Amino acid sequence: MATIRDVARAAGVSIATVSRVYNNQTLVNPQTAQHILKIAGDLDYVPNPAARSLTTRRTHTFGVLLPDLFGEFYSELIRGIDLIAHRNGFQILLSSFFRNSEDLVMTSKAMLGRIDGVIMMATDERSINTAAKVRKKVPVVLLNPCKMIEGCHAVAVDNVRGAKDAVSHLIGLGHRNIAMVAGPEENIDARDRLTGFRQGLTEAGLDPGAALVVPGDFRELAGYKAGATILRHKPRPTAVFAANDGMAIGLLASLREWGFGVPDDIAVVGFDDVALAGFMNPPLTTVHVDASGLGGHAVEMMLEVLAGGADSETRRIVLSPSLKIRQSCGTLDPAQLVRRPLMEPRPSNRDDATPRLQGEEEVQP
Amino acid sequence: MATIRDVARAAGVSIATVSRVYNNQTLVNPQTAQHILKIAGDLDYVPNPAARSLTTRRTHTFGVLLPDLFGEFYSELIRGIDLIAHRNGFQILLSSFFRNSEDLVMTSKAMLGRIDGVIMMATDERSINTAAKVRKKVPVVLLNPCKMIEGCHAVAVDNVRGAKDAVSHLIGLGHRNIAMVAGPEENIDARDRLTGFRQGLTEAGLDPGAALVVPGDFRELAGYKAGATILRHKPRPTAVFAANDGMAIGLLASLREWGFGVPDDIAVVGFDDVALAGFMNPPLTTVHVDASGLGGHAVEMMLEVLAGGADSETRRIVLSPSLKIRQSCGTLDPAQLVRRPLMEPRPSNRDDATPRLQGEEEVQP
DNA sequence: TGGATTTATGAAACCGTTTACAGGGAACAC
DNA sequence: GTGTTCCCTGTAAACGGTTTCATAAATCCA
Repeated sequence: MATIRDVARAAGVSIATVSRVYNNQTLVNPQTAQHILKIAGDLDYVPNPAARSLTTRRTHTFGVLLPDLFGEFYSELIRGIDLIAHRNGFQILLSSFFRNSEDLVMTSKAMLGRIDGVIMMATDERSINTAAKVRKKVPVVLLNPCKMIEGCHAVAVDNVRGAKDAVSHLIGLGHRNIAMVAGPEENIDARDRLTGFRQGLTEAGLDPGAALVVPGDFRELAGYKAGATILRHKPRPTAVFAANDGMAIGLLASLREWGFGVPDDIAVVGFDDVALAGFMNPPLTTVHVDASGLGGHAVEMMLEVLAGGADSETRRIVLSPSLKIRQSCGTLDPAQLVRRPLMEPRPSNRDDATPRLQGEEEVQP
Repeated sequence: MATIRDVARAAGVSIATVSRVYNNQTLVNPQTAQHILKIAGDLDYVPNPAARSLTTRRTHTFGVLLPDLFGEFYSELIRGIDLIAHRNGFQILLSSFFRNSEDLVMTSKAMLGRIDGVIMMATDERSINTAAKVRKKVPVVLLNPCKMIEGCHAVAVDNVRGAKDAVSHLIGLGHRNIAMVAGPEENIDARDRLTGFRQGLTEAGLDPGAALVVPGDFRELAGYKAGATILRHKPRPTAVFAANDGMAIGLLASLREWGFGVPDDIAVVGFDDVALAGFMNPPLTTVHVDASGLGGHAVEMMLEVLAGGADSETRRIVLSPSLKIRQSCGTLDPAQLVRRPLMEPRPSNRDDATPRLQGEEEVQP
């Protein structure tokens, strides 16, 4: 590997001049610069980033810490981050901490010194604490934080609002008995969506305490399993709000197997608007979240912080999700819904199929 | 930020001793080590990675270069990489080069010096050339390379085999007129799947030249649009093989809108086996690819190379995908398929709906 | 008891940059 | 011709570690 010295020697100049060519073009005679660049090209010289950041204390890299990594949502998020970051000459150091808590601390420590800042999705209490620690060393931009930290900017999706909109829409269609498939309890997105769900009910004068809430974990299978629970519940809900699209899609599959039509028998609404949502059967009504924009905004904020120093006060951008009405929520008055008996599901060769309900003849609302 | 000197001073030892504590515990008296670690903890000292890698020439990081970043497949891939990397104390520097070609070169240059190696998905000619250049500087492990490069290990999915299996299965069910929705031409995965498709036909004595191949780009919408083309083709295919699940799912939606039943009117098979595949209507028969394992294997290879030096010869792991038979491929003899006329699609509020076919009365095979 | 060996530590060179400071020469004003 | 500027370039000191080599103290063995 050629070093700055090799280039300097070959070009017959000092290393300082070579360095200047790469940092402050204006300070060096255009002809000399040209010459040096030529030599450097021939030698395949690339300034050593480690040496560089040792003196400048800048790495042109930031860390991205995600609680998990699956499904379309995270692809999109990372895509948005990557796009804006590279457009500005930054690299991203990625890590997801789907392991234990010390792991997260370890990882963030390992990142320190390699990065100029951290973009972190801190959706639970533990990770917020870690974020606060990290903040002492480098700038931090939070994604959907479960609470704000002094000196951290944040960009968040208004989950409460999104969920409320979804529920309100269902109520507007005439639904009074709406169930929810919730996400992981410790996850703030999940909690906020549940809150929004309840607020929506309350605002319409319905009792949120009476509504069925089935726990879930954001995976398709959880939604699939929730189907049976929901259908057995009495009175049977006429609509279901799932905390994300994955679970909504799992739910759709389950309802279908039980012989229930969506939206004719039961309306379903999801959250996220993954690319596949519009291609479901029926096309899934869902709350559109601009995942890529979420990441992009975070990067822009980080760049601002890095450029402007610490003078700007803590800022928070809230992205408003928008309800994307497709067909799974229906347009019918649920009073007209066909009341059909609960039948055995059609046979399925789904590998991870849940145990079937046994000896259940008929379930009527 | 505390430096090694601060720790040394506070502990009353030389910096060499402190350094040794972090690198070669055995070389230093246990008591002294204990003491130093304590002081270091109090001072919140973390060795500066830049300085460290300046002398050691190791970064404990590797670059991951992906051609694109969307959908479940890439999430899973990155997840696999991340998991194994962190388990071995490595960080990952991520970049996708969905932009132009120089961009890729620039990015890989920017990575040089920050990484010990590169894991790169080089699915087209251009990126292979870049990979070859990168190889001159650091070890490279290729993911699904369109061709091998001297001195690069690789881990690949046997796309040809997977596609052939899918087609053979369809043929085994009695299908003789099978169409394909292909992926991007320059993409090797897409090309191999097409090759496998043709091989499967050839082996069964069918003419691959006669088969309808609709171009696509791996996105859902491409599959959706392909639906109309396929239905209009005469004789109308009784089965379709899509080069990935996204397109298969788009196709499913399109067929449904045109009033065609899957698998009763047309059988559909996808590729990838994304988490959602099993929850489609009907559950999607697809070729299962272990995306996370693909990434994990690549990391393990990289670690081996990094540990063992360049002594080991070029090695290539080929992962065999397996056909996951669900319901979209059906089990019927297609001779029994109902021949129904092509109707106007049901109204859809899909935002990005393609223009409808005009003035077409009926399409019979 | 003394030389050989082992163990624990320190001194200093080095990794490849950036940058403050200094200096040389040309252009300009007087 | 001298003093100022301005422009360009070089010298050398950081930056924060690792590692070779040297050395002092402790242990071993005869």
